Amino acid sequence: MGRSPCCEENVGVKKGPWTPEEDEKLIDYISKHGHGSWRTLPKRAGLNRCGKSCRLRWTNYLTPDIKRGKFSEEDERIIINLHSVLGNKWSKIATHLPGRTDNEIKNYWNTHIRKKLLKMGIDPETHKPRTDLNHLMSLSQLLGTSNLSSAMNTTWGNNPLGLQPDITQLAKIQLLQNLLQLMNNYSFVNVGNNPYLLSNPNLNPLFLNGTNLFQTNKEPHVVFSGSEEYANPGLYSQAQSECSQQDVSKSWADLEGGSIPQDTDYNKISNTTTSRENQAENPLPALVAFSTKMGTVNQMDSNIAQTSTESPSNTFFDDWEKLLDDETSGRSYWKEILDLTSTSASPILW
DNA sequence: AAGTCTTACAACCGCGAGCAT
DNA sequence: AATGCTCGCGGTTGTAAGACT
Repeated sequence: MGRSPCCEENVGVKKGPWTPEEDEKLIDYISKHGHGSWRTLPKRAGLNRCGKSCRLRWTNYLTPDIKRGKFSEEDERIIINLHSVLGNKWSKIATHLPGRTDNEIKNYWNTHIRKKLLKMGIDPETHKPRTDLNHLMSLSQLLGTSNLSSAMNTTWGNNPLGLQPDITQLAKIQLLQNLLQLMNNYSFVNVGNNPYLLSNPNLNPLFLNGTNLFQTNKEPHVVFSGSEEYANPGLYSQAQSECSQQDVSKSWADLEGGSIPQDTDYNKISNTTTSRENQAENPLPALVAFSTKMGTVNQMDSNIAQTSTESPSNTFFDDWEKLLDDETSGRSYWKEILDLTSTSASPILW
C-alpha cells in the first residue's frame, strides 16, 4: 500500500502548465497507441512529465469528446440536484454530464454555484437554509430597515431603499426558516446547558403566540422555484442508488417524514466526522457548521456542548439578545413573521 | 498607466481502493 | 495474508486574466 513512488522517482520532471508541443506529443501518442500504463507513458511518448500529470492532462483537457464552454442552466440544475444527493462525488456527478470532467464540475461548483447558493441563503454543503448568525443578522437588519422605511413612507413606491413588499416577506419567511433550523440544531446541543433558552419566552421566539413551533418534525428544505429541484425522480433515484452508503436514503427518509426520536444518544454523534456521515448515523436533520464571533464551530461537537462555559454559546446568546432587542424596542416583526407564515405558504420555501 | 485585488480554472498533491504477485 | 504498484478521486494551490482603485 502507501503512496505510489511514481513522481518521487522522476526527480526533475516538468511541472506546471502544458505547452502546445507537449499536448501534441501526448495526443499523438495516445491516438496511435492508447495510453496503456500511465506510469510508462511519458517515456514512451517522449515527454518529461510524470504519468499522473499526463493522465490528468488527457482526461481533463485533451480527451476528444470533452465539452468546453459555459455550463447551461440545465447543467447547473443537474449538478445541484446530484450534489444534494451525492455530495462531493464529482466523478459520479460527471457521469451524468457527458463531456464534462469531474475537475471542471468541481471548479464550477466552487467558483459559481457555491457562491450563488450562499447568496440565496442556502448552505451549499447541506442544501438547507443557512443558520449562521451573520446571515441571520443581515436578514434581521434588512427587515428592521424595511420596517423603518415603511413607517416613514406608507407607500412602497416611496421607499428610498427600493425594497419591495414581496422581497420583505420573503426575507421574513427566510429568517423564520433559518431560525427554526438553527433552533432545531442548537437545541439538542446546548439546551441542556442552557435551559434559559427554552424556558424564557423572550429568548425563544418559537414560543410566540403561545405556539411552540419547535415541535415541528418537518425539516425545512429548499425547493427551487421554477425548477425540478429535488423533483426529478429518475435522476434522483439513479443517483441515490449510486451512492454506496446508507446515508442518503436514510437522511432522505428522515427528511420526508421522520420525526426526532426522544431517546437519541447524542454522545454517539460527536464521534462522527462530517455532516454527511453525521446524517448517516444521526436520525436528526442534517447538521450545519455555523459561525459565531468566536469562529466556526460544529454544532455536533459535544465538547463545545458540554465543556464550553463561555464563548460560542455565550456569544450565541449575546447575539440572540441583540437580535431580540428589537422586540422590546417596538419593532415586533417576529409576530409579523409568524402571522405571515400561518396565513400563506411560500412557493419557494418549505 | 500602474498597482492591487478578485476570479476562474488548470494542475498538483496525497490518500485510498483495487489488483497482481 | 502481506506487499507493491497503478489508478482514480477529492482537496488544495498556483497563476493568468480581468476588474477595480
